[in-house]
Amino acid sequence: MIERVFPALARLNEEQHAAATFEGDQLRILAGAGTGKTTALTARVAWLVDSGIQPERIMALTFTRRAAREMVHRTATLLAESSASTRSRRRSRVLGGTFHSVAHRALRRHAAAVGLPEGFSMLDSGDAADVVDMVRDEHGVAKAGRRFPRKATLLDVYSRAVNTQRPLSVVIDEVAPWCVEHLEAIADICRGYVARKRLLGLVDFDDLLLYWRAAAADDRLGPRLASEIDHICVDEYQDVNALQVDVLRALRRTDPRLTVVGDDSQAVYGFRGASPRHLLDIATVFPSIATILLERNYRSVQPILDVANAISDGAPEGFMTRLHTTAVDGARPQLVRCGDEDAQVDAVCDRILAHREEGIALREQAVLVRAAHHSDLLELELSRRRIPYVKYGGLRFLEAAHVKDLICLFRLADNPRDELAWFRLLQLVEGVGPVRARRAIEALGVDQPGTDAEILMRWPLAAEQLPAPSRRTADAFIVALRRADGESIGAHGERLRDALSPLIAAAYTDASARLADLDALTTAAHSAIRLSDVAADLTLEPPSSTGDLAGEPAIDEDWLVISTVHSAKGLEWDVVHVLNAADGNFPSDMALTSKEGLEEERRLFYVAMTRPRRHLHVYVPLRFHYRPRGRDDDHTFGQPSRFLSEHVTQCFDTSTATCAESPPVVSIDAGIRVGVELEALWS
DNA sequence: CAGAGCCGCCTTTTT
DNA sequence: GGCGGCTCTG
Repeated sequence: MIERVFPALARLNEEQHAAATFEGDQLRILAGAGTGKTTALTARVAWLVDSGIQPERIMALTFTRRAAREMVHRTATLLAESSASTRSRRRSRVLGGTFHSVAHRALRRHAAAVGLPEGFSMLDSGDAADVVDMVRDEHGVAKAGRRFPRKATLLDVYSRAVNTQRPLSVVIDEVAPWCVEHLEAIADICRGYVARKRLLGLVDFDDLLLYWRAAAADDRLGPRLASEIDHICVDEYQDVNALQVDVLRALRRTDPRLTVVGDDSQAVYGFRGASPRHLLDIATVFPSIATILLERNYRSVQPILDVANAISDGAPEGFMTRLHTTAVDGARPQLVRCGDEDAQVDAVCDRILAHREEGIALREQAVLVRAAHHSDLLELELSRRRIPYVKYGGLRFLEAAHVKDLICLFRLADNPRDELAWFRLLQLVEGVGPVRARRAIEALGVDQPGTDAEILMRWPLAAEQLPAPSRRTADAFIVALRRADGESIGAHGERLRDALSPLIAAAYTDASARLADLDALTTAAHSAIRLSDVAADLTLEPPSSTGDLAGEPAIDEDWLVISTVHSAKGLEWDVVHVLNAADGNFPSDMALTSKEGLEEERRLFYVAMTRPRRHLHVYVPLRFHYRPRGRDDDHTFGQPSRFLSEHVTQCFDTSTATCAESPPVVSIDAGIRVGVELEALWS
């Protein structure tokens, strides 16, 4: 019996079991929140492995990093479990990750074949905006004196056009109609942006997918890539965009085997060009695909599902799935009206600690917010009460200036054409500003034909553009950039760090913490194949704190989770606190310009409501400060979220939180995690 | 020309 | 509060 070999299968219900052991080539699993999507998908991976496919020939893809991590982790656990009970199969993992990280791995192996330099530079969104801005400046649009879209807007329309595979004019009509008069100029800038990246060996997030698709569609390379994979699994398929569908189609053109899982009522990445239509209409791309529905919820007690279903009732077209469970008993969700944001913060902390007294650990509780900054006040109070927490979606390690500096050095070591990195690096030198940096880069000729080595040989010319006292420092960087014969990657990384360290030490009073960050980065270089990989990995998978980079600090420590709703998708906790359920915050007023925007907010609200297993608390502050951190007392009155209709509110017990005078400072366990304290450091 | 300092603007979600 | 763009000074 296969169940004896696979305990995982025995734990599944009938539908999940049918999905996991489906014998056909192509399967779509449509499943509501908490119905065991990932369980079914990971069980399917285990089943595929048992039926003879090697794990590393199964590709597991998702859109978000957290979902990818979850999936990779769960399949690894399951495979370890099954290999322990069967023959001693060698430990191996599925080929998994986000679309972007898997694309990156493929491109590093086949860079030359798709026309990329070996050590291409990976741009984060800030870098990409800077490249757009360079092109924008060259077009002289600012001089025209007329209002012209800013770099962020330009990058947004460019990215949307690429990801939805629709013409720029259509995208602009839809998301930035006020830019229509500049269509021609914007198109020029997009072309210039593409050309510039190509010339300098730069790759942005969207390029990862574009090049991957090109590789998969190529007559020579495509079959090779396809032949390395027996089965592709895609989780959160409602979040894929047209470009990602293209990639899948190209990878599956000879071997059809594919499993996708998704829930149209949790589609919340429209702003990235995703559309739930790809899930619902998948048969237009993969005509022979079969469908299995999962509707029984295993996560939440019925009173919580009642809220979810009531929200679904409010959607103009309703959601496809209606959730039900056999766990009919349970606490009614709590709707907590708060006088203002301070009262909200107190109410949240009090309830968190009360649940903890009941025996629900902090790590079984989460605070969810629509926008990352919504938790700012709460974080202050948590620190004051010494309640440890980890925040997902806050300030990133990568955004700290000194980290970015070393990353740029790592990028330059492999790609001397990286104009962006040069521009940043040169300005680190005292006496060098934007003008001299630009002249030096001009002298290097990063955009001239020829070999990479020739660029560094032109350095003496570039140095002439710098004031004499600056040259020594700059020269030291150039020396460090050259990798010595037979030198290891780790040793090279150390020399680059040593070149940068004195500048960091001189520039900051808190230099020791920053130098420690550089050490952590350098350590990562020791196990890398290229320094540009270290840079790219950090861009694709930024750690949420220094602690993460150095390794998990204290494993048995208990901490609360704070997360954006977007990052919380696919996850669950015993207790969930949802903050700022007020109109303008949730739904965000930024999204209210279109009907689609509002519906996406509704699905996001639905995602938030379906995260808890046992306890749901929704907080509605009615009075807001205009400026969240402002010292003044300017405030405005808000309305409860429009999603909290009469029909929905009936599913809650409503209470009003009174403003506590001065809540006692309750100190628990160990101190705050490192990431928390670092936030202040990087301000 | 670099760099300090000031003013006004904005402020979502992720790879 | 924070950032980008601007002006003023050395």
